[in-house]
Amino acid sequence: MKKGDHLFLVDGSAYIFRAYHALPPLTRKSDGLPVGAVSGFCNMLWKLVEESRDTSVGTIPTHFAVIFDHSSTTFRNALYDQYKANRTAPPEDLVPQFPLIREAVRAFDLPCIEKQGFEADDLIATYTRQAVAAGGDVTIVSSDKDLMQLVGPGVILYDQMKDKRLGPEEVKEKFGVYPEKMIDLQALVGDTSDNVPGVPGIGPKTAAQLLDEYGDLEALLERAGEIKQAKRRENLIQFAEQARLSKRLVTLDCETPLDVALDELFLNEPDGEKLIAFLKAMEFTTLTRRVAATLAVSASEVETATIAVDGPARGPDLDPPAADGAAPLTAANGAGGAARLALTPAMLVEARRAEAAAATFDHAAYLTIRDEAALKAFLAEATETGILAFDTETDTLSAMNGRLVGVSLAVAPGRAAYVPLGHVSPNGEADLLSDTSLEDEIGPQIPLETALSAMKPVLEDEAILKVGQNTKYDTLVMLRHGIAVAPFDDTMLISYALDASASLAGHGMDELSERFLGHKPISFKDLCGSGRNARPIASCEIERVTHYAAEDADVTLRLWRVLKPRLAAEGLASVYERLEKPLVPVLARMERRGIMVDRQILSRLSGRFAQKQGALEAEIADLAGEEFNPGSPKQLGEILFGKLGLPGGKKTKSGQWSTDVKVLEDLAAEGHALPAKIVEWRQLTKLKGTYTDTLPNHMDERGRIHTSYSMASTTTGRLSSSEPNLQNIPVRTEEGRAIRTAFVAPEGTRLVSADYSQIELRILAHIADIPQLKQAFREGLDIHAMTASEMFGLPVEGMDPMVRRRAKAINFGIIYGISAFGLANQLSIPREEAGLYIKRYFERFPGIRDYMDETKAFAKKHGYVETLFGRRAHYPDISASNPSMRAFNERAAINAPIQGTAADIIRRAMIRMDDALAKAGLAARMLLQVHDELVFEVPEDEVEPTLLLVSEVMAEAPLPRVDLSVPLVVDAKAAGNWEAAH
DNA sequence: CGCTCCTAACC
DNA sequence: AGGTTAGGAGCGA
Repeated sequence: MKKGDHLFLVDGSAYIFRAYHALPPLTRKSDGLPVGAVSGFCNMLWKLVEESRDTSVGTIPTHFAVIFDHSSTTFRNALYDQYKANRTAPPEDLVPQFPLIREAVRAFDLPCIEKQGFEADDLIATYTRQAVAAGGDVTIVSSDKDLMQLVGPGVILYDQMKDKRLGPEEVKEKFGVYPEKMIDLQALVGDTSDNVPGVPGIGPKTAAQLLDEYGDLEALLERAGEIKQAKRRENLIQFAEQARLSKRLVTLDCETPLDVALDELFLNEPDGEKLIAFLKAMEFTTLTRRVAATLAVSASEVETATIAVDGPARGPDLDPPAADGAAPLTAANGAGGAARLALTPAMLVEARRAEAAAATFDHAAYLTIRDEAALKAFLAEATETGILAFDTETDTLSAMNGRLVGVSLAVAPGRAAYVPLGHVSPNGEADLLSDTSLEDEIGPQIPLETALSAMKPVLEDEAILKVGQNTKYDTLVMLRHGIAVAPFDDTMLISYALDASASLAGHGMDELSERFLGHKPISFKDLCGSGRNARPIASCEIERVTHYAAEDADVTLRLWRVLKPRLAAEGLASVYERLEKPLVPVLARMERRGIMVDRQILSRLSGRFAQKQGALEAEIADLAGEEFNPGSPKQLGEILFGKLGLPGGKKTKSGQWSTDVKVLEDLAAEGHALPAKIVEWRQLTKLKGTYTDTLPNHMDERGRIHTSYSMASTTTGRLSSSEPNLQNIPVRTEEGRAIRTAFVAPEGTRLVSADYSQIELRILAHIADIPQLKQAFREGLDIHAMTASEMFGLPVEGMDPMVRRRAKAINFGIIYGISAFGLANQLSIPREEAGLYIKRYFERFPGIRDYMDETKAFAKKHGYVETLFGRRAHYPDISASNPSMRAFNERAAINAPIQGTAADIIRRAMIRMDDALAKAGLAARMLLQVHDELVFEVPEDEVEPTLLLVSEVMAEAPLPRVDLSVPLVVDAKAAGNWEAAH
């Protein structure tokens, strides 16, 4: 080893576990030997070898070794008997793969290094030190933080999976300290997976900050008494020895005696024949092909190696299939007969409930459809039954980007099928296979276009009802493939219309199935894993996907049979038919369009925010007299109320100091400088972190952002928006509003924003029938000023803004089901004073109190409340014996009809909008909904008529079902960006 | 990595 | 104080 040489050290043990978890667990050789981890390991190693042969990258290794852990007991156990004591044994099917993996390394002609009593990390440390001493460079292939302490001049860590190289700066960025201090940081933080204790209550952030301040661990422990935060100081004193022990545990030994000298790690040109012989023996066909191509060896001429394995290899688990003789349920058995006897909606509901209770599921009966003829035959059954449950499987969870992997169909209970369309090799290398070999591997699939043309006439057939669960998702996917699914029913929305409050547990299919069918379907997690072990559905075994996906269609169809009749029986058919179902295609179109965002504006704002943030951090540290993380409420609370001893400390539920805006602003109002700076810092951090930094990640190639609306996640009928949430884009502060300027109209168009003015107060005035409020709205007065005038007997002319502000807070409080506690908190006044305001309000507007009492009584009697359009919100806990729980439910029940009626009104407007625009010959496109606001993209030359039409549709949305006794006023404006249009 | 807590953005 | 979604800190497996 000499200057200019480059040593690659592969952390083999970590590699094994990554390979094992990255791949499907069931990969086996034809003789039943589990080889998933071997396969993953070889793929990763080959990729690394290939990369390191690529001269364009510039780090060509001259030396190379793969290092493994050898035994579980090391010198560290002598220091601390609990070291790695909580490690669990490796998975059963991984154990026989260890010797094979060592064999693989030898097949690659690479040194395979391990040593009794030492961890791989220590060997890596020793080779690294020697290589650096000899003037060479080192790349450690690992992402283990335990190895970061080795990073330094000439030494980097390479995370192959993420293709990231970590030098000192990257370590600093990741952990807040340079590599030299990593050991001290680890000693403080500890490591639960290795059972290194560290110091309680100290996480990476705090540790980095302490080390920054005190220099190193020893200095910190010696001066621990100076630390201001009591708990932290005590912990550092009490656990000082534990920290020192932890340090010894995490410090790598770079003096390990080596059996193989550094110079012996010299890298040879791989022996193609040896490697291919091994790969063929393991039946890694794809990798064999790739290696053969790269090394210019003819794979067919190489003989398969005989692999001697020094360990027991488990045979395949071939349990005989269960033969319980359960017949698949069909529409004919039981259900049909019962339905024919149902003379009333209630009887039908009961019959279907009984049918569901008796349902059994037979996964083996589900079909996998792999050719066009079978697909057409199955679809023909739908023509007979008139109903088709369908569900799409895609490779990401977003309907906008997901690629179609398969479609499942059901035509009657138990009669379901899965149509694979975009499956790939379970080994994840399908892109390198030709179509024919993919077919050899996973079986035939109908070409996507063929399947789509076969399904299109059925999915669009007016005589066949398509049933889905969250159909917005599936219709959006199909819309992207040129199919407009109609007519349809949606079991999620039926469930939501029946009882929206279940949205807490969710209207997801799995929950509905358990609730209404008493059946727990195969979960997506069961099929594809989760977290680190998650893999795309497209590379799951097709037979298993059939069980999962066909079951989904089957469950959906059965749920529909149970739930649909309940709509009529419970008087909720019109809510579902008029407020839920028609909104589905409207939202699908809005999501698909997306809104244009100017990346440059966001990036400029990010820069500006970062600058201000930096300056504020300096001031904050200065005012606090120490460095701390202003983003940690825990640390902040200790500084404000502990160290500085400021008054007005409130505690949160869990006993921590509360530091929310309210608290900080109250402190700032008393002239304290630090809280004011924190408020400012928090605001900037929020704007930057949640908006200007993040929104660009959601932009598509055309510069548009597509949110996803949820129709079933609120208890009141409102929509919600996520990924990203475009219903909480800042508007309150000037800096926040700047973010809205990034939402723009493309060339030749304008954005129109139209919002309802005071819609909830208007609804309250109508429902509670308050003469003064209704009169004020009819006359177009300032409603809050009028309220203040009414309450305090003051003229509206020349009113003190503070008085109006109070009245406004009360008006909002009323909508929220007011409490003296809440109003006092909102206005920062004593609770007694707030109570007096409320009393006065009720004296002047007695109808409000009546409305509240009647609503509570109704909710207690029925368990739910209703909007003006018949939507129900359920409050089963409204009679709870716990007073605060009861009061909470009462307030929610008072609010729900108001908020829910507003939600219904804008839904009606949205449902009518596209038709109204089309009829008027206007090209405007609805893009966003923000509860009481709609945003459109409008051709420049159609702005005027569009403003008029949009306002009219919105204002008349309650008609003809409800004729409000107050006018609905809509403010609409056009501009080049959302900020200016709002 | 997943969960809870706290905070903050919106209507 | 009614209805949401999202991000960071801290903790524990």
